[in-house]
Amino acid sequence: MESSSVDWDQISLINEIYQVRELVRALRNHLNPTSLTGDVLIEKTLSSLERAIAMASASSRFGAGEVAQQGLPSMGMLESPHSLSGSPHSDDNERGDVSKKRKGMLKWSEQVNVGPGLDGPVDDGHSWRKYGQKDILGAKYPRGYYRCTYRSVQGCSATKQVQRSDENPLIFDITYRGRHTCMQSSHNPVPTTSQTAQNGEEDHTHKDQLEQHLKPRSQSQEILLNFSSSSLESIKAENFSNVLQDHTYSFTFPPSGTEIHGLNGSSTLADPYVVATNNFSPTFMSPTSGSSSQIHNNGVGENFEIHESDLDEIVRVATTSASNSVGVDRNFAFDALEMDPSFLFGNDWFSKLRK
DNA sequence: TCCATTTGACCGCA
DNA sequence: TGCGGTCAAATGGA
Repeated sequence: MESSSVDWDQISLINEIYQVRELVRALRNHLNPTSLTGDVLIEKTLSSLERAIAMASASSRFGAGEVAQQGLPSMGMLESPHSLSGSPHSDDNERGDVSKKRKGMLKWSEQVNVGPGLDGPVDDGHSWRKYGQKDILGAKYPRGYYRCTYRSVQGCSATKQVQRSDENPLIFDITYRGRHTCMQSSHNPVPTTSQTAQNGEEDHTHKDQLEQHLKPRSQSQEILLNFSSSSLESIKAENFSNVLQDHTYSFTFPPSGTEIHGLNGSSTLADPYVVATNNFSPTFMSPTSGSSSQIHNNGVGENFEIHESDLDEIVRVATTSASNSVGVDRNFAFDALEMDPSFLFGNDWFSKLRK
């Protein structure tokens, strides 16, 4: 039982690495061919990835090639629940089915430790609209319910619940449900309500928003700052198979011009949705071994650390190469990797790249 | 006027 | 039947 979960983790892990490798290769194609520095860096990145694949494969009963061939299940299953069901407001008719759907929904939680100077949970790069708040039995603080701002427009079914921890008010338990099917205006996301304080925490809402707008730093900086302040972050996919099946490959990197810094410690990309569903780096810390226990920094194995350092290097190298290389627009960063949601890693184009 | 938040009410599940 | 999740009217700010 458990071992099969582990296997899935390993398969997933290896696939992650494969995909990062392919991304790097794709990135190389975008680089100016005359950029020797960039090329060297890319090669270095690729060799790191090869090592990572080898290491991961060694610890898995699946061979690397085996895993690569298996690929992730349902990579192409990019179905928006709403796009299939019609009008966004069809929820109203489906209300009776909501809970049924919810059961099978991708769900994961995350603990975010905000710094003392921050009043609310971090901005995760998505726009959320608060639609409810509820006092939870036994909880000191009320739980806030948020849904994607674009739900009504694009039928995005993503929701999240924000619950301030009883023990440590600086820690927010954020539970995400569903996936973003919206073409998130991540290019210019607005400060979200997720940054607002919970009730009983004075009215920081507008003060925070005001501060957000006044602060000179970009949102991406905000994201990085906030996440670097996270001492506890965990991803818990309660239904791992769903996580795999729900993999969506709409790359939603931080806004244009974003500089992705080295992932330090438990830092992840800003978007927890990206974390849990996009087959990019953060999934390295994704669902563990089928148990619902949370992954803490000190709870990961050596393999993870190895990969993490590799990943760190990858991101660092990728970003520096993108920003330093002659002929590469600094704004390229990872924005250029923003892909069409219909992009499939398993498609022909991608398989060709792999060769 | 538009949009986001608040909050009481409603609904379904366990 | 209680609780969690969602709805929708009311409210307030820009």
